[in-house]
Amino acid sequence: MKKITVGIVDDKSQNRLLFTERLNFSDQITVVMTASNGNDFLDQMKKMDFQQHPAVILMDVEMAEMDGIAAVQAGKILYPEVHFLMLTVFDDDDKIFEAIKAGADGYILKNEKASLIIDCIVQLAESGSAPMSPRIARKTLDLLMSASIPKMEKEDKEKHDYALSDREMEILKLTIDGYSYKQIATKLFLSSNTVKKHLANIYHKLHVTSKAQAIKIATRSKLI
Amino acid sequence: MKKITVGIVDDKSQNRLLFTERLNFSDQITVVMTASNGNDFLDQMKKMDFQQHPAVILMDVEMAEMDGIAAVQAGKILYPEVHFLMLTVFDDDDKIFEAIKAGADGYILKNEKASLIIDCIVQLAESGSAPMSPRIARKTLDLLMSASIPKMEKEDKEKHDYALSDREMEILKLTIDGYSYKQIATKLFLSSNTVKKHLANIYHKLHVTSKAQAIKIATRSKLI
DNA sequence: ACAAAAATCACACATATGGGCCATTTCCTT
DNA sequence: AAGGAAATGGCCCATATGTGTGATTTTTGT
Repeated sequence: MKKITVGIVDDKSQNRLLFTERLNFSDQITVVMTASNGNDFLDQMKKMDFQQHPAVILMDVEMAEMDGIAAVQAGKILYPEVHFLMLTVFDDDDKIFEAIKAGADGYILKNEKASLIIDCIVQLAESGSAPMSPRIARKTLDLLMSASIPKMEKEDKEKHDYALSDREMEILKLTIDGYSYKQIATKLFLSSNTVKKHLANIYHKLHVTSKAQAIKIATRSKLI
Repeated sequence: MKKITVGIVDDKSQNRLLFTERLNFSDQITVVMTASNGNDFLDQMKKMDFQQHPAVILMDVEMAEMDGIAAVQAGKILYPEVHFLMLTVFDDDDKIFEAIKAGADGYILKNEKASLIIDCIVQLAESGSAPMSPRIARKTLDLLMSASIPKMEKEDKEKHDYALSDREMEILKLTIDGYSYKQIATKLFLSSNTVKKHLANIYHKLHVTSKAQAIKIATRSKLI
């Protein structure tokens, strides 16, 4: 029985290793390619012949250079037979739909259990059906029938560990409350350089590049 | 029958005139003083003798120089017999409680009907009871018993006309979505200077000085 | 006790942002 | 037709912000 060939596109080498390891753990899957961004991915695909092409690409959404959305957009046109599974830390509404529009076949959260991710890949490779994280599925439904649903909170906030430390959380909150570096520094008896540093770290973790974006992500995914 | 003496503190001369006019319309009230900020107000009070002091001060919350909260804090200590009625465009939770803590006697929204504002002043001067805009009263209750109440939407969005134009609204929304000047400019086929200009106008109207603050106000008061 | 993770801060550089001032052009409204 | 918002946008300037690099100090986990 043939293994499912998979490609991983992520700008963090650590993530590439992590996923490669986790996926190779399954005997149904073999990782045959990794790329560090959209350009790198397209380059590699070009240099391969069709038989080598991975059946499924795990594509990180947030990347520098060429992000996942753009990469899928190009990739789907060039290689329509390849399945693209978007990976993201967040369930950002906009991104989800941009990705779907761009031709992504599925959309799952990075911090989903490895077994679930493997299931999605297998399912995608075999039946071509669109796998989705439950939370994402829910969101798309909500948005489609945009009829407000009471809520869902409760069991939903299991904590998605975006790995923000307590200190980072504290500073993020103050930022959301509209305070500047200096104001936060004064409030917490820190150097504004430190606040700046924490914010920089937070941005990396949240895959954003400005206060406004961080606020959006933080509130939208209610990790505030 | 003696008229109720009133002082108006607001940094916009237009507002001072508007309120003076609206209040003098009532034969129970006479505006005896206006100040353009907290400092100005305290200065004028100092130069007056107790008999002249207005019975009620309408204090704008958002002001440059010395804001309404600080002014009340000082004013209440120096002149405990004077009633302070906070006026604000927004029902910002934080501000409400800061004001209450600072010693404000009441808290109403600027865009309340003139007759209601007059009622509040009279009530405050005669019974000393704390007048509040219905929306604000509701908010304080919500916060105090912080037991979630289903909602209230529906009839609540009469539109608080913060006088943001359609264009400003559009740009504010994009800003909240995390876009920079340039990105918004590109998206709307404008010069980034124009976007900047609109944002500047928005900031003035919302009494804020940064994106983060604007986002806070806009979302908190759900005019998004 | 040792290694890893978190928190602290400095410095440098490029860009974004916020403010003020001013000018032109629509587009309404009276 | 005149007056007044709204929208557009240019310019200057000071400050805030975002990014990178590097370093020291706590904390924490084992």
